[in-house]
Amino acid sequence: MKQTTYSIRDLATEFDVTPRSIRFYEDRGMLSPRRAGQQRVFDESQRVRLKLILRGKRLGFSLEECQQLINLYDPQTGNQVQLQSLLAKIAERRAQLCRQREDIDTTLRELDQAETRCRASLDTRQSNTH
Amino acid sequence: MKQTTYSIRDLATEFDVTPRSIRFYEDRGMLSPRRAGQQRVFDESQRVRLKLILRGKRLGFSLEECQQLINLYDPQTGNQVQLQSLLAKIAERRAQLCRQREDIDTTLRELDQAETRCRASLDTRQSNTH
DNA sequence: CCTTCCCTTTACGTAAACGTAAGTTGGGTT
DNA sequence: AACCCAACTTACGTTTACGTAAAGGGAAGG
Repeated sequence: MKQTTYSIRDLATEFDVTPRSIRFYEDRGMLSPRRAGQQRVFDESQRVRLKLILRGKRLGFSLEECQQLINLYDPQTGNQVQLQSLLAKIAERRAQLCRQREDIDTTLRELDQAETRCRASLDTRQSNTH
Repeated sequence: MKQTTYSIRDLATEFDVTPRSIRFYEDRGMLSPRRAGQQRVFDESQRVRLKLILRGKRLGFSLEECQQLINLYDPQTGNQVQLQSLLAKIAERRAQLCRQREDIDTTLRELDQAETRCRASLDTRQSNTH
């Protein structure tokens, strides 16, 4: 079994973030790498967590919300009430994400129109200056 | 022609933001409502601008980026170079938005899986406790 | 052994996006 | 006229998400 591990620099480079950010996420309890002496050692699961954090960030979630999103993925064996509220949170997130998709689609359409106008303007200039 | 106008409270209520935020956007030059004495008076175009700002925010853009996005929509009659760079910016935004869409789709799929596991856990409990 | 790196911790600094309090103004009501 | 309410300005406070400087540890190379 090959135990792939990563240094803080490895992950920082791979995901294009600063080591400072990664340490900050650890401070917040969002990551918990092993240690080799003082040095942080990240395994694959920690790498995935970081990946999820950054994906959440790209979607405009705060770190707090990213945390919640990630928590949805490992079903901490809670009681029924917790599972029910978990389902509710999932539904909520889903609604939020669907809304974002619509926002994106709307924006993409508007960008299309903007590009069309832009190209039209370029064409006009070309035929005028010639 | 009916000239619909809005007070700051109207817009704040409609979009569920505070008047403070709206004033802040004006301070940043993102909105420029008319004035009736001291009072701000927003017309439809200003309302749309606010809408665009908030949509940008939902997508995780900074106000700076929201500004840029909105600027893409009114083609300031610039020269060819400006239009070219505008097209480049549009392409860039489009790429970013497409990436976000993929992020969302991925996250939605993972939420599906989380929900499935969650329901399975609930089912197990039900048949066990009975 | 000395220098060079990269890692580490600690701690103060900062930009963005408002929140909030304090005091003012102006229009409508009783 | 007195009062209320909402909007206004000014200005300082706050939270989030890091940036950055300072000071030190350890291993690798010359």
